Amino acid sequence: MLNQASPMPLYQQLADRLSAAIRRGDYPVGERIPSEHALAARYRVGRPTVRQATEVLVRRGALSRRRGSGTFVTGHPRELAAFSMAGTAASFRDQGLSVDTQLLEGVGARSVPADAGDNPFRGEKALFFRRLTRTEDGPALLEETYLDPELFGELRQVELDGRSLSAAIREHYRTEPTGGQQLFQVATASGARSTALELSAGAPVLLIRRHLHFPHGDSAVYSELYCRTDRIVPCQDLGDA
Amino acid sequence: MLNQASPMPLYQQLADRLSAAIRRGDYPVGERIPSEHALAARYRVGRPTVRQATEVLVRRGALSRRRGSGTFVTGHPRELAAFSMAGTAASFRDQGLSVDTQLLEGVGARSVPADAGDNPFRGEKALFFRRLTRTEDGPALLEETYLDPELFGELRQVELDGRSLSAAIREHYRTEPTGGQQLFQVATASGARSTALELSAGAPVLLIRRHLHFPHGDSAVYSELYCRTDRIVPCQDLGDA
DNA sequence: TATGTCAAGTTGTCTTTACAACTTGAGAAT
DNA sequence: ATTCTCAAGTTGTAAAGACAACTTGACATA
Repeated sequence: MLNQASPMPLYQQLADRLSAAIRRGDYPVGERIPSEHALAARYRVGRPTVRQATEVLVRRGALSRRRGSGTFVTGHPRELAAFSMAGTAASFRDQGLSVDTQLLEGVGARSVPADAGDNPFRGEKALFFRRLTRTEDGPALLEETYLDPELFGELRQVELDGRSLSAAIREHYRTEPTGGQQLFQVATASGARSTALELSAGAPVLLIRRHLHFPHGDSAVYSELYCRTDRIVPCQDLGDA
Repeated sequence: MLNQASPMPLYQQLADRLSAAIRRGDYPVGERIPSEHALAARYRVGRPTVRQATEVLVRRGALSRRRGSGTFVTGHPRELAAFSMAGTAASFRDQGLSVDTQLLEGVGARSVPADAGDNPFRGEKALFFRRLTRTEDGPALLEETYLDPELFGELRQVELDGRSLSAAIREHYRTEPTGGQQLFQVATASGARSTALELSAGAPVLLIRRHLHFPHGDSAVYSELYCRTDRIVPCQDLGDA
């Protein structure tokens, strides 16, 4: 069943299999999946390998173990790793989640209305782009980002599709954010945004407003992230070392 | 070195040892810790047990593995993030309003249902209390917190009204959270909760699920924060410094 | 019927062993 | 002096086995 010769570890392959099976509904929500012993026998691997595989899904929130009883499908939406400053796409990949980010609107100039709430570029011009992230279940995250045109003007010609904004900035400008801030609130999706997220108008979404500060300009990057938390759950690790 | 007879797993004990050693500075930031083989020999345990222990710290962000090279102590603790989880009131940006926190239900024992989603105490008993934070406009934040009864049993008699939980724990137990995680989700307020927040049933709220890890127990504190983001907006500073 | 006991099944923990993939630095070769 | 090769050390993955702790349901008993 599993490819022993593949460079992808067996436990990863198995985790993918199980994840797919859960999505297909082979293992319904709330039900028990086969025991570790049974899975080990079926896929011809050791029990530790099975545990390593289910561990991935437990951490992701898809499975839940009950000692003495079994391992169950939780039906929780998958959780995303740290919304750190590293970049949205990067934190997806790290979790092994297959998500796909697509550029809806390339980097271009835009005049920001003067009444645009928290937007640090309100009443001015800014660079703007829009990205959409999908899970297997459908669109999950709409990202609208504003950039300081004086600092990041050259990004206009940069490929952003499938790569992190932070990475692009780091490579082109050799600078990194010095800090930032995130605000979380419940908002209602407007017309264009609800369409992109396949939501009915007026449905609540999680709105994350993110300010990033750079050495040469506070709030040089501002993003609004509209998130369907039934598909993707933003997750933050709280520090200490 | 480790207590084989203890009910606490060896890998947890070892993780605590390593964590303490890092905090003490025995293993300086950026430096390598002893190899897994060396640790296994020193503590008289198998290498998988060592890996299980370091795995805890890697996930917590305290350690970082480099294949072929070693396991290293990562960057210094992010004090800011640590403090943003210290007190609820402190971590919310003051929008020019005075806030007031009131204890709705004092610390008491409670059986957590087995199907209580992400709650680490599901199917067990936990200490529980409930607080409500108000702005001038009305209730804004409902906080339901579960505590490990074995670790924090004495908090039953402690004054929590108007003071931070973290402060109470720090003073009584001389321990601090080693890390944690926050998940942000849009949820709908149920009966009792919508009443407390003066919302109509089914109105969307921001649900923050917060796990706090302590040296002697992961997820020893778990909170669900139901937030009216029209009155108060949770805010987090993004580290670096 | 109601209750208690027990056996079977399940996950939790741990050991020992083995090999693969990668990094680093020492030393040889140029 | 510079470059290359390689051995040693490190983490990554995996196996098979063992026992402990816990849950559940069947069964015997009252």
